[in-house]
Order: sequence, then structure tokens, then C-alpha cells
Amino acid sequence: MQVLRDHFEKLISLTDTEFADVMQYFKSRRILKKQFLLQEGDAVSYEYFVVSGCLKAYVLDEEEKPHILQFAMEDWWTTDYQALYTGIPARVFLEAVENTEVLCITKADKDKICAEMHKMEHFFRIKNQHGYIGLQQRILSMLTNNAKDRYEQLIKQYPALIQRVPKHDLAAFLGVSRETLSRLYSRSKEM
Amino acid sequence: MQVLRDHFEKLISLTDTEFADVMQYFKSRRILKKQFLLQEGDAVSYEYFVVSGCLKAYVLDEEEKPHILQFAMEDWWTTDYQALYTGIPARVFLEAVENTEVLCITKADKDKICAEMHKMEHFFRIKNQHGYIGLQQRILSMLTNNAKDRYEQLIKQYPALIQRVPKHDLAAFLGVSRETLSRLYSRSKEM
DNA sequence: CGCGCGATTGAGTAATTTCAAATCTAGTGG
DNA sequence: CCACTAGATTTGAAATTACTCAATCGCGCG
Repeated sequence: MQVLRDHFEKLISLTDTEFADVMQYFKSRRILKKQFLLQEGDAVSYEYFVVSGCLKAYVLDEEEKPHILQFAMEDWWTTDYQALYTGIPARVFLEAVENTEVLCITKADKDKICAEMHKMEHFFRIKNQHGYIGLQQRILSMLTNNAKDRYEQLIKQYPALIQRVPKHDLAAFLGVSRETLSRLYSRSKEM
Repeated sequence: MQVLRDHFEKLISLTDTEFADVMQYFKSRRILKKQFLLQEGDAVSYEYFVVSGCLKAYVLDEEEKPHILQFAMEDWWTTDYQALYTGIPARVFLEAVENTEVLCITKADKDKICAEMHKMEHFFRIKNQHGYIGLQQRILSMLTNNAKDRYEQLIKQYPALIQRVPKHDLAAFLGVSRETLSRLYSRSKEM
């Protein structure tokens, strides 16, 4: 799994042996487009690293409307962290937007790796730090920008997304209705 | 600084010597109500741990309206992480809502502590994990709940906040105008 | 060719914002 | 202790924005 090794080596360096040690805890899994890795109510045992493809993580509100928490493409980690961490049932759906390959690791194994290899604990600390900053930026963006600006910012930051994900999903990520997004979009073309 | 030690020992255990080692990197600082620990444009050198009091972290939009990223009370860590991490100037204002005592640590010293003491790296990994989950919950709440529900959720989770922070700041945290929050609030009392 | 899904458009409705004014409250100085 | 002021909160009314619902359009796939 060169993808994962490259991913680690953006922050730390690993010998072949070390990487092999870590790798033994990961299981590969493939899911087809529109299939679920996780559904509301499931017990959550794994954290997932996306090797290829794309997932969307979303919840349904009381009116069954989906709200997208995260898109996870190559190199991204995802799961229902709240559920994995506390043991409560999942609230999050993890659905494949495309055929997707993931590497799965249990919380216990990840903790074990971190305990045994200081480097890996470092890796995940920094990774979490980046994740935290990313979410802060998103909150800031939700508070200070309107949907059009957020849309433009999103496709600037992740230009691949617009090719891979239907617009109504982007709307569900940005927090506006698909009609509103469509209108904002067409209005900005005029100007 | 028993507060900080207790805080660490919620997740890890430390000997007196270990704690003293860690402690030497922290500097104490007091700021008065309405004073700033950080202002937009500043170079950011420190991360702050709130020992007592309360801070608000906010940004101004292009119309100079404040949007609150975080309230930091006792036991919370805060700074402009984006700026601390990348070296760009601060976008965040860190202002004391009450007279506040913080412990300050530089990024370099924190990294050093983490590198030298695996335990501490573990502590901060888990802390970041919690932080990440917290922000995810907030995003979810912004996407799925209306302002009234979010307000009620907020004061249920942090009942102290409402005593300590003016309502217009809560509105700036929730992402609605103070007038709207006021109306939602009075409407819910009738029912 | 036609079906079906996603995207767009229109019209009416609901919610939120803005701006202005009126209250209320806590802290200050006399 | 009381009056006063600045800041905070509430209320009203008009304007803006986004939403819902329904209908239409466009395109790719079988």
C-alpha cells in the first residue's frame, strides 16, 4: 500500500520494517458506488483511510434530509468519530460516491500502534491538528461567507470535487438547498 | 499550576518530575477584561491554556462584523491555530471576556515536549481528537438545527456560558443576528 | 427513442436581516 | 443612596434572502 506509506511519509519517515509492522493492522476493503460502509445505528469498529475513490459522510435530520459532514477522497481519513470514540451507535452514513477502496483499522489497533511507535503517535497528532484547523476554517466560512462564496472557495480548494460529486450533494455540504445553489451559480455567471 | 496538572491527568499520569519538566516551558500571563491576547495581523507565537476566566476567539468579516469561533473557559486550549501553524499573520482576535489567566507555550516548545515525552504526545493527540469531534458536532448542529435549537443545545452543554457571556456574543457564535436570537428566545418562553 | 435522474426556473411563502427606536441594566460619580 | 450614562437587550416594521413546491429542461444510458 504505497499510497498509505506516502501519506505517512509526508510527516514522518519509516523503515520498511516499521511500515510493515503498521500495515499488518490494516485490512483492505472495496465498496461499490452507492454502497454503505456505515449506516445510522451501526456499531462503529473502524476508522477508514481512502486509498482510491470517494466517500460521503452524512447524517439525516428529522425530516430525512441529508446534511454532508465530509467528502473523503484519496488520502483522507474518515468514520463516525463520535461513535467510534464513545461506543454509541453511528449517526453518520458513510456512502461510496464512486467505487472506492479503503484501508480499515480498529480504534484498539490504532491506539496500539501509537503506543508502540512514538512516530506514529506523532503522525496522528499532527494529522488531527490539521483536521482541527480544517474544520475551524469551515466553521469560519459558514459564519462569514454566503453560500456562493463558500461554493467558489470549495471548488478552488478541491477542484476535483465538482467533477466527482453531484451538485445537490455539494449543496448539502454547504448548507443550502440545491435550488438556491443553482441560482447563486447562474447569477454569478452573468456577472 | 495544579489546574494544568489535573487537566493532563484526565488522560495520562505524570510523576512530579515529569510535570515539572513540562511546566518549565509554560509562562503564566494575566489579562484584564476587554484586553487582547491576539489581534488580527499579529504574528502568532503561542498557544494558550486558560487557567481561569474566559476568552473569546473571533474574526471580523469584510463589514467588520464579528463572528465567534470559540469561547475558551477554564481548561480550554486556544490560539489562532492556522496562523501558529503556518506562520501567516493572525486573522483571529483573542479577547478576554473576563479577567483571565492563561499559560502560554510556543509551538516549538510544545513540539519539543511531545518529542521528548511520548506520553505528552499521546495527550495532545487525544486532545486534538476530542477537539476534532467537537467541531464536527458543531458543524452538524449548524447544518441540521435552527438557531433556537442550537442555542438551547449550547446552554445545555455549557450552562455557565450564559452567565458569563453577553447574548450578542452568543448570537455571533451561533451565526444569527442578536435580534433574531432575542426573538427566538422570547418565542420559546411563551410555549 | 424514451426513461429517469439531476439541474434549472418560476411563483408564492416563510424566515432572517437590517435599521430604528424603545427598554432595561449594571457600573460610575456625585 | 440616587441619578446618569453606556452598553445590552428587546421590539417593530420593512426589505431581503432563502426555502418549498411544482414544472420544465437536458443529458446519458439502456
